[in-house]
Amino acid sequence: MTTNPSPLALSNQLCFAFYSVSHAFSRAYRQFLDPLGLTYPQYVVLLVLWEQDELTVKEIGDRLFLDSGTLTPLLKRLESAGHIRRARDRKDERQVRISLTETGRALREKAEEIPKEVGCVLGLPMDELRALTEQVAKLRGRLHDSASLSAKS
Amino acid sequence: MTTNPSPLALSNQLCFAFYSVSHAFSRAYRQFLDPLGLTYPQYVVLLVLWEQDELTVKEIGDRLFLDSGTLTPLLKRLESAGHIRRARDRKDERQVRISLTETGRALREKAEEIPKEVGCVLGLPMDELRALTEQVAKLRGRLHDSASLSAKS
DNA sequence: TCTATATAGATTGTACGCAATTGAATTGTA
DNA sequence: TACAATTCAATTGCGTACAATCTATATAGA
Repeated sequence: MTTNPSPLALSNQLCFAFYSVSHAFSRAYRQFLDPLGLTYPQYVVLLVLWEQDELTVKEIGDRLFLDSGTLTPLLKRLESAGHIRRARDRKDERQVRISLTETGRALREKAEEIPKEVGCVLGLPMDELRALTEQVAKLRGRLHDSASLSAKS
Repeated sequence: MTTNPSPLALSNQLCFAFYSVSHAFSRAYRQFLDPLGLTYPQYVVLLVLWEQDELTVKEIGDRLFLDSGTLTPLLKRLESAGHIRRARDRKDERQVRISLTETGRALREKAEEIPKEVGCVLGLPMDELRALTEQVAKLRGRLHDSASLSAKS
């Protein structure tokens, strides 16, 4: 599609570029995550928990833009793999608080090498990487804003 | 994650940015695709067929970086919705050739407005959009190359 | 020609994503 | 205090993604 000469609208091109690069990234991470028995979404959840433990499902969802329909089964898999624990919050029984197990915390060291390995493939200088990340995050923000606007009507 | 002050590796940041923006795009398109009864991947397949009809499943997969495991059921849904036909190629019975129906071709007009509507939300000048698209496509290329390298070993 | 290999697509099984709904717990308000 | 509205997580149902496997067909070499 990207090499197609016909006048396809640019936003289509950009959307497809993100759609396909995100799958390509997921495949690139897979070769490193498979040995750890993790999928990319599971890895991202662990990244969040390694930064801050004892988050609720909602708090994880807010950081990752995912809802309980996605997270509940994913977290159950991380739990049965022994990486996390799920427990109702005593103060507010509606919430489920997620905590890392020893195993889950230990996994961090093995996972630490992954972004470096993937980074090599990209072949972009640090500052370009940073600029690109910011630009993409800004776009995501605009899309979210417009979505919440149209949801209000 | 993007606002986290800790030294998370940049490639993780970039990967997550793509992961989340691609979902955000998919949601943005959904509000326009829902009335047409299409999902985003189905829409992309139709985009390809509107450019060039009578492609095989493999040719569609090459353009979209998808395999038959994804495409076969998706194409069956497009077929039962009346947008396409699937038929074995006479010359090579292994191949299945996909052709648009009248309905499928007619859908193009309705779909033509979508990228414009989404484009408004992005708020980026044309040339920046184009540059960003190219940069992302280049990254995807590198990821694919490294994937095929590591698959050879 | 006969057979080994390669290729195209379908199938199976697992894991997301997400809309819509449900049920339980909490909060706001009269 | 009652009770309606809200919030949180779980569940259900559908549609991707994709690895692994299978079947049918085509092609290349001996």
